This record gives sequence, structure tokens and C-alpha cells, in this order.
Amino acid sequence: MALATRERILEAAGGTLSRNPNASLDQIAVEARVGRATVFRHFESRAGLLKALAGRAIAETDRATRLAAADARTATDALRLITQAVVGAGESFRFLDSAAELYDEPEIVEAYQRQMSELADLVEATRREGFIRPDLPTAWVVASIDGLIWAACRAVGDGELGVVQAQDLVWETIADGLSTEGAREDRDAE
Amino acid sequence: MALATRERILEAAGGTLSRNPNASLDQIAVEARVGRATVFRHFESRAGLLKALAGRAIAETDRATRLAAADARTATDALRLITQAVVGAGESFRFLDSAAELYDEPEIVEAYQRQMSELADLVEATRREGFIRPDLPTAWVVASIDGLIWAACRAVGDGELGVVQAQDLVWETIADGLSTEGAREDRDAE
DNA sequence: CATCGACGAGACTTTAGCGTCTCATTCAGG
DNA sequence: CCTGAATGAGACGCTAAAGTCTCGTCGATG
Repeated sequence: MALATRERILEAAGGTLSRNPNASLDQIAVEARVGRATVFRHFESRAGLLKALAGRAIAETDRATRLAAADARTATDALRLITQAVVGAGESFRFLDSAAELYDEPEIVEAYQRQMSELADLVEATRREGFIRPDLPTAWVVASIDGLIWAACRAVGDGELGVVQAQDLVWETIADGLSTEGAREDRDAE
Repeated sequence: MALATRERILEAAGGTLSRNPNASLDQIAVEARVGRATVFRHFESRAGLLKALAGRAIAETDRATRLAAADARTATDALRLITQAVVGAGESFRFLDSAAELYDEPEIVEAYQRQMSELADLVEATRREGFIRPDLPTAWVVASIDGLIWAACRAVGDGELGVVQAQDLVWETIADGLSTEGAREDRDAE
């Protein structure tokens, strides 16, 4: 039971915080159908809960990265798998909008920077495969991917797109952009 | 003087809140080199300050939209001008990360939805000009543009890119995506 | 010089939310 | 049936921050 309760609290916290970034522990406890005291039995403090939640998101991303590295034959394919995995797990990340406090947690900040740096390395690798345009700064490529993933998660959360649809669209947009000016001319030979 | 003070408070609030989404009125007052009481002389409450700040951002966007409509010969060009104007004014928008409270302000929500709907209309217009790929849902196009603008503002704020550079990259990415797969073959005739 | 409005400083009250603690209840295992 | 661990309910104290109020100062204006 203990584990189930802890999990239920984390789940509720993720959901509630993604809807209302400043939700109180009261609201989270209610959402989790749990007494507020129980939240403190499982987590040291509000910061501890946030930290656990962030740790979960980081672990999930790491897992997706490992799977992608195992399955993909090219860096480009790995980038695609990771991107789509993160969009799929988007609900686990939306709470981060609110989590300015997490910038005070060295562990979390470090893990986040590590993942960003891994992403940058992966982007470099895809660049060597000829996937990424050589004239784009890596910082911008990483930022764009981040922004598009965020947009996709938002669109899914708002019910504007389905998860699978969003996963496909993110990758298409990364690869080809939004305009007809290039990609589609290749494909459709207009 | 009254106007200058009010403006200084708004400026400080935008800056402080973009760095720390949960900044107190104390911090904002200090940043504005103003007594905390003076903040209340100019704004009814914290919510009032936030609302004024949001109103400012909305007005700035409307202004950019009007200018773009006046200057641009095509919808595509208008979309470019608006996108780049918003990136240029990005500092006025970053505080919105923190402003979950604003969802309770009908005026602001309505104005935001109106702007999003105007953007959607503009996207439709560029689609008729053959700019946007016909197979992409408008909701996704709007969301992507939003995401890329957000990414650009973040990159500028973090010092990773210059403003002009970010403005160009956003538009390039919207138009051509990140990959070599289409656009660059057109341009460089590889 | 007198006046008046804007301001800074800071005391004060109130409220929301965090974190602690206690106690009764429930439920599973022996 | 007995025991102990996990929980729910809720009281309690504490702090940060919002919002109010007063008073003294400064500076522009007549």
C-alpha cells in the first residue's frame, strides 16, 4: 500500500500542478484522495515532493534515451525516438512550468544540464549524418526541439491533437518546417 | 513623475518576474527603486499589476500586428513581421510563464484568445498563398509558431543568441525546418 | 515662502499555506 | 482475536507575503 500511496500522490501532484502551477499541498492531497499529513509521511516537504517529481521525469527521459540508443541505427533515428518518447510522456513534464523552485536543487539542475548536453551531442551527431543544416547553431537546434516538444505537449494537453498525431507532427516539423518551400517540393515534385 | 514611476514599476516587474516567477512585491519594489507602498498607489493589488503587465504585452502585440498588416504585401510577409516583432519584444512576454493567475482575468483571457484566433486566421491566409503545407492542422501550425517564438525568447534571454539572429532563425525554422532534407537542396542546389 | 502632491519608510493586520503533532480508525498478518 | 503499521482528520504554531495606514520628506509650482 505504501508504494501505491506514494505513487498516487506523485501522479496527483503532476496532474494538479500542470493545471495550476501554484497548487497547494491541500489541493494535491485532495486530488490524490489522501490526507495532507500523508503527503508529509512520504515526502520531506513540498520541495521534496517537487524534487521527486522532477527526478521521475528525468529518469523517464533517461530511460527513453537508453531505449532509443539501443534501437536506433542512426543518430537521426535516435533523435526521432527520443523526441517522440518525450512528447508521449509529456504529461510528466508539464508541471515543470511551475517549478522555478527546482533551480535551487543542484541535483536536478545538474541532471537537466546533463540531458541538455546529451541532446546537444546527439544533435551534433545527426549533423554529421547530414540531417541538421550546417548553418544552424546547435544552441538554436536544441532550443527549437525543446520548443516544439513543449508546443506538442501543450496541444495534446489542450485536446487539440492526439498523442500519436503530435508525435508525428513534431518530427515532421523538425525535419521539414512548416512551409511548402522545400520538403514538399521534394516529395510531391510540384 | 507619476507616469515615469508607474512605468518603472512595470518594467521592474517584467524583469523580476521573468527571472523569478514567484517574486514578491517587495523584490519588485526594490528592483524598481521604489517603496512598496508606491506599488499599491499605482496598482490596486498584485493581480492588478499582473493584469496591467499582461495588458501591455497584449497592446504591444496588437501594435506589431497592425504595423505588419500595414507594411506587408502578403500574408506570409505579415506572419514573418509579426513573428519577428514578438521575438524582438520577447522580454515583455517572459513574465507570462509565471502568470497562471491571469487565467482568472476574463479580459486578459479573451484578448489572448482573440490574438490566437487572429494568428490562426493569418496562418490560414498564408496557407492560401501556398506558404503553409496543406497537410498540417492549423492548430499545430499555431502551436509550433508559439513554441518556436518561446524558444527564441528563451535563447535570447539566456544569452545564447542575439535578438536579430534569433528573429532570423525562428523564421528560417518555421519556413524550412531544421533539416537539410528540403529547403537547403533548393537553395544550394546540392 | 507656502502649498500640495508624490514618495519612502516602516508599523500593523490578515491570510494562506507549510510543517508538526496527536489521536482514532482501519486493515492485514499471525 | 491481537497487534502494529499506514492512514485520515484535524488542531496548532509559524512564516512569508499581501494589503492598509500613518507620518515625515522632497520637490515642483504658484
